[in-house]
Amino acid sequence: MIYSQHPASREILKHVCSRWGVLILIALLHGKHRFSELRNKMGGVSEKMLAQSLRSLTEDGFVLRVAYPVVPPFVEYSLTPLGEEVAKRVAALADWIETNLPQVLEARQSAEHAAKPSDQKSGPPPVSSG
Amino acid sequence: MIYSQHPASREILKHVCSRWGVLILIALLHGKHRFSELRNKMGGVSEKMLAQSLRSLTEDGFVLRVAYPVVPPFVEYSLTPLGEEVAKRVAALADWIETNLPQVLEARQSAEHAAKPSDQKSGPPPVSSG
DNA sequence: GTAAGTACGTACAAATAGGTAAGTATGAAA
DNA sequence: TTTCATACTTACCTATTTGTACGTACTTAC
Repeated sequence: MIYSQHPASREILKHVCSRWGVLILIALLHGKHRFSELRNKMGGVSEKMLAQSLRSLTEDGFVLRVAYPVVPPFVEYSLTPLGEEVAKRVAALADWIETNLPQVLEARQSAEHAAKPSDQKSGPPPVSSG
Repeated sequence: MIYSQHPASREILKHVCSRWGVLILIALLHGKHRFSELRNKMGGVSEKMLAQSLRSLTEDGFVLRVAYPVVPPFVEYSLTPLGEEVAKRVAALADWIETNLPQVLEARQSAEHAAKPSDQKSGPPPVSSG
């Protein structure tokens, strides 16, 4: 069907499939989180990347940002209805990968000593003459 | 639950969510393709990236590569059973994004003149004292 | 005055993804 | 001999992404 379609589609896919985008969506599937909670929960995010990913997802309408006028700052992030939909699909993909990780690892093992792209399979050629 | 788990999970997710990985998987959901067919179908892929993405997916056990010993070369790519599973989930995500593209675009419009991260919402603070 | 705590922004550097153009191997066709 | 076609590989370069480190605003605690 669609092999590229709207360039915006790729952009959105990038946001939700990005290194931290996936983690944010999955985390928010479990309920609202504040900035620091997300930062602590997801090991290894820099504040810069967390803020940036959060902003993309918010602009795409997937995440709702609510800031309270207190000090020190208190900001809550949650999924919008639209965001829940994508998050579920992203989570489904991520979960599948995790579940089937052993099979992929096994496939990689086999690939190590298997036929390389330069090798060729013996068998009948699909075309005899042009 | 899992916010990073195995580093290999992220790697696999990268492969299937990469710019060309998605397109390859979706294309192969419609049946086997040879290298040049994929290149022509997906506008804008460089041969380098196509080969590289194909190799990653093949190593992960998602794509089956069959090369016939003819000249000029004839190589067919198809999905393995494992590959069909991921492909379906990736396609589900991609399709959803495409379908809901108008809503995302609308959300972005609203975001343009909406509250910026520095703005704050008026309302009761969730905490009064530590 | 200084430090702490929170949610960011920003400048700079490093890493990675991606593109371009060319080369390789092979045998048939011209 | 040169050309063509296919499925790649390689070298080189650019663009995008991500990380590091520091700065900011504001108020309470010391």
